[in-house]
Amino acid sequence: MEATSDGDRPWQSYHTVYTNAKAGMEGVDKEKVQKIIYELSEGSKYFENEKRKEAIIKQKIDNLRTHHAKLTEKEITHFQRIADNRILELEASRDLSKIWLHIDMDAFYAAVATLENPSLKGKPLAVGSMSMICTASYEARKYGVRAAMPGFIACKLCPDLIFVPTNFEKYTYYSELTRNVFSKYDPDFIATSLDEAYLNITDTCSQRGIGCEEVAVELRNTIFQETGLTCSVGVAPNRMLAKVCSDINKPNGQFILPNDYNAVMTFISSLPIRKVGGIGKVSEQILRDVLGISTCADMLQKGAVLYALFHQCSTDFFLSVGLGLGGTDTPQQKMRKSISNERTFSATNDESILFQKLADIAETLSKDMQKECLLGRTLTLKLKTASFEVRTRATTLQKFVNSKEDILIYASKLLRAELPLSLRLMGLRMSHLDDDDKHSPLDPMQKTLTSFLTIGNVAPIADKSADFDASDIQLSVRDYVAVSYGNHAESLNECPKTRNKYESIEKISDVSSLFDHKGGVVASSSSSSRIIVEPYWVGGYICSQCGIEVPASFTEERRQHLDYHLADMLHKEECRSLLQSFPHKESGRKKQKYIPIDAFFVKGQKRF
DNA sequence: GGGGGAAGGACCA
DNA sequence: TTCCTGGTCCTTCCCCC
Repeated sequence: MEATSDGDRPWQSYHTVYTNAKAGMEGVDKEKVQKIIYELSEGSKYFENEKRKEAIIKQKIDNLRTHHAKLTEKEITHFQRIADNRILELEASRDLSKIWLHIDMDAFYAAVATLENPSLKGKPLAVGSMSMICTASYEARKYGVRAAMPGFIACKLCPDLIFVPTNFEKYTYYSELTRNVFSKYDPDFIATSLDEAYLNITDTCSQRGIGCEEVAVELRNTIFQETGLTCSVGVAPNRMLAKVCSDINKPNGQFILPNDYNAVMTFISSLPIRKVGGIGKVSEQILRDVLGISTCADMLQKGAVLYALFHQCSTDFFLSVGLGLGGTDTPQQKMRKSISNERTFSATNDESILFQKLADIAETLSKDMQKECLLGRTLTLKLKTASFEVRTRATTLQKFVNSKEDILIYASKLLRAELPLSLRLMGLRMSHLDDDDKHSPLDPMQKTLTSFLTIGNVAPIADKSADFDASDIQLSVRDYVAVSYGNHAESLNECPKTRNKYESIEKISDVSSLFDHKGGVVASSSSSSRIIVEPYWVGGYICSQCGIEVPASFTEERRQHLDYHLADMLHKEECRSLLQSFPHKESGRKKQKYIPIDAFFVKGQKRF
C-alpha cells in the first residue's frame, strides 16, 4: 500500500491478510491473487481507509526506527542486562513435563456442509455470503479463497465457487460430538471455538502406557468415526507450540514435537514469527521493518532492543516466544470479559433505519446476555461510517443491566449524540460483566420495586393482607421494565438462574386495566404480585401518556416514544425520591427545579 | 501515582 | 449492479482522587 518504486505492479505493496499463506494455500499463485484483490479494491472507500491505516503504521515504524537509531551504547548495555536476566528467569520456568495436544477440525463449516450434502464433495466451496466468507474448502483455497475474504473477491478468484449459507445449529451439533470425544482424553479440555480445543494428554499417556503419537492417531480416528469429519493435531510440551504444530500437516494430519529442550529450540529457531498466535499482520510488519526480526530465534538475539523500544509485557511475550515457552497448566475457567453484537448493512443516514437496527442489535445482545445469565455495566456503541472509519462511544451505568429496554435507552442516547452520520455498521458491547446471581435479589446497586413502591408517588394499591410481603417481590427497575413487556419476561426465563425470580409474576393480559383513567401508572400487589406496566397505544395508535398519534407502521418511532415515557417515569420517581429524602429542608426551600432527563445520561455524572 | 473509564486497535476464525 | 465480518481482549490516554 505504501508508495512503491515498481509503479507497474502496485499490488505488490498492497498488504492484506488474504495474501498470507493459510493451510491448504501453499501452491497458490500469490502475485495473481494479490493483483486481483488490488484491482477489485482500488479506489473503494475500504481501500482508502486501508491506506489511511497503513500510513499510521508506517509512521509508527518510522518513530520506532528513529528511537532505535538514537539508542546509546550505554543504554543498549543496560537493556541487554535486563534481557539476559529475564531470559534466565523465563528459562527457569520451563516445564517439559506436560504433553499438550491441539486439535483443529479441517475447514469445519465447509466440511459439515459437505457431510450434509455429499454432492459438494471435491468442489470449491465457501461458507458465507457475497459480502463475507467464514470458511473455504481446501479445493477453494487452491484459488486463494480463504476465510474472512469478501465473497465478491472470492468469486473473481474462483468463478466456479459454490456458496453455502452458515448453519450454526449444525456446527454446534457436530462440535458437541467432538467434545464428547475430547472429554475422554482430558475431562478439563479447553475449547477455544467450535472447531478447536487444547487437551492435556499427560495423564492419558501415562495411565495407558502409550505414547502421544498413538493417542493422536487414536483421537483422530475416533473423531472421524463419531462425526465423519477429519481434523489435524499438534502435540508439544505447551499450548503455544501445540497450536503451531497442528497447522503443519493440515488437513487430516498430525505433527509431534518431543518434550525435549533441544528439539524445542531447533523447532523454534527457524519458525516465522507470524506462525505464533498473538502475532498478526501489524506486529509482524513492525518487528520486521524496525528490527529485522523474522524468526522466533531473532527475538532472543534482539532482546535488548526489544526492551528498549517496547513495553515490558510485550517484550516478555516476545522473549517467551523466542524460548518456545507457552502455557502448560490448565487455567481456571476463564471469565468472559465482554459480550457484543454488531451488524453490517448498506450505508445509510436514515435515522429511523439506524434506530431500528440499533433496537435489533440491542435485542440480540440482551438475549445473548440472558442466556449466559450475565449483567453488564459499561455499554459501548461501535460505529463504522460509510468511509470505514470506526468510532466507539461508551458509557458506564449506575446499575448492572441486561434487558433490551435498558440497553436500548442508553444506546439510543449514545447514537443520537453522533448523528447525523452515514453508517455501514453498528454494534453494541457490554463489559464490566457480572454474574446475574450476584445481583439477585438484594443488589444494592439496583433499585428494588419495594423501594419503588415506598417512594409514595406511585400509589401502591397494596393489598395489606397478611400474606403480602414486599420483600417477596424484590424486583429491580430492570425487572419492572422487563415484566411490563409480556413476551420479554419469557426471554428472561431462558436463563435457569433467573427463572425463579420471574415465576411469581402474573402475566398481564389486559394491559389497559392496569392504567388509571389518566393513563398513569398503577401498581398493585397481592400474593400473586401484580406489576406496574408502561404506557400503551389507545386504539392502537394514541399514546396513553401524552395523546400523540403514531400509526402502527411507525415501529421505531413508537418504540422510541414508549422508551422516552418509561425513562421519564423512572426519572421523575428518582427526583421525587430525592426530594422526599430531605423532607425537613423542603418546606424552607424553594421547590427543587425539575432535573432535565438528559442529565441522567451525562457521562460520568453521579446519580444521587 | 494508582485506579477506572473511554477510545482505538490488534488478533483470530 | 453491487459487494471487505463479528467477537474479544489489550493498550493507551486521560481524568479524578
